[in-house]
Amino acid sequence: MTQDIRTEPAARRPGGRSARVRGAVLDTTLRELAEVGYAALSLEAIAQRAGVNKTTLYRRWGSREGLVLNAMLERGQREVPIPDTGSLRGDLAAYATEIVVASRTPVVEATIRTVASVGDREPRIADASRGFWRTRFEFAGEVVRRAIARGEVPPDTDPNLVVETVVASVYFRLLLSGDELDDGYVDRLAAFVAAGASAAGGAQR
Amino acid sequence: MTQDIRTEPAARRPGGRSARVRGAVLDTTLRELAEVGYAALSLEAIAQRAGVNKTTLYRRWGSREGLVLNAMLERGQREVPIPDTGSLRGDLAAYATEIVVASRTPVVEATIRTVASVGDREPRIADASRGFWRTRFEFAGEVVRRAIARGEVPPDTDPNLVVETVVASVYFRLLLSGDELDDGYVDRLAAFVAAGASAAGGAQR
DNA sequence: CCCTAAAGCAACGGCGCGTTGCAATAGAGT
DNA sequence: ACTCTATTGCAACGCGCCGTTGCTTTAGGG
Repeated sequence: MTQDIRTEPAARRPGGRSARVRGAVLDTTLRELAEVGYAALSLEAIAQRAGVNKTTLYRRWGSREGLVLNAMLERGQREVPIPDTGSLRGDLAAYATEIVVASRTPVVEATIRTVASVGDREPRIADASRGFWRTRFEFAGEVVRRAIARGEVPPDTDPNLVVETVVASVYFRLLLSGDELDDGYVDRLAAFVAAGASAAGGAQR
Repeated sequence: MTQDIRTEPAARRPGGRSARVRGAVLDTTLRELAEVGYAALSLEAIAQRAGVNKTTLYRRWGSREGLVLNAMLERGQREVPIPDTGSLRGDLAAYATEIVVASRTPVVEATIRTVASVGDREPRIADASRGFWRTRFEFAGEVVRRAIARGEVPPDTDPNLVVETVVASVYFRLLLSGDELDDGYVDRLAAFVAAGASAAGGAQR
């Protein structure tokens, strides 16, 4: 979401009705996505619920994918705070918990599932997701850099790998295995990954 | 896929036409799923390509979800061989590579994406996926048990956690971040997780 | 060689798709 | 206040797929 993915004509009349329509449509799109899922998403239903004509959707966003992408970009800027508990293990556990909580929000969950389902055939959506995770990992890498500064893990530790491993495990359970995402698991996961970082630095070659 | 998820009337005439129809439909379903994705899946198209009447699909499988589920169950029995390289790190790298290769098969990738996209609103599909991963992890845990036997990792190491962490990372890149899944990454991942197991045993408490 | 389970066939109303031509409206610039 | 034009609304279109129904045909198990 850092790079400028132009998917919508620049607003020449940014104020007033256009902006209202835009906001209503994007909000409604995410709500519908959360309620019925991407496979059953109906542009007619979105238009109706948003109090907008169907024609407007096609004229402004071109296609279902364009609309969904813009809705996700608009409302997907959620920043997740970087914890600072004093230990890598604690930070990873706290961060994982934040991810779990966020991923249980219907809109967030629907967004993730949509990306997973169309990531191979909608390059613009895949690109947006890639950018999103890239920046998110850059921020979250802070917990590893602090651990390095504390001497808790080797200086050649790869922050990305550490954070990615934690995040990946959470989403695997959410999307595929369906196993529980309780505090017990989060703690064990954080301990395990933190131990790996201490031992290997995540940059073994 | 171990437990008996009955989603289809028991075949009273298992030989001959019924079996042929069944096979053709399930094959075609997965092919279509791979080509157009779950969101655009058309039962009419499946029937036509399979040389079967549309009515048959609804009478036998009831709904789109039932059909997709059975297709996945039927053809999803893929066994992944458990590597034995002599070291946990080597085994995990080999296993991860197998997963990467398998996940690039169009049918397998389509299946995974389908599960991820409807896992929250199709309990039968979610259950099947859960069972699939449970048994797969049980088998793959062998690499960890051997590492324990070799004294490479602590005896209280949790085999599931170790294997799951590796698998999860692969699927995260495939489904969400889109980052590369080359040998370099697989090696770093395997080294990192193996180091975590050596240090923590994955069962910290 | 039967006879019945299973598959084929034809048609149904309904709905969402994506597009089109034209009318209404609202907001930005003067 | 007044344009004037970008934007939205509106109505209607053909199309394809949905999921179902009643009936006929067929094939394979006994």
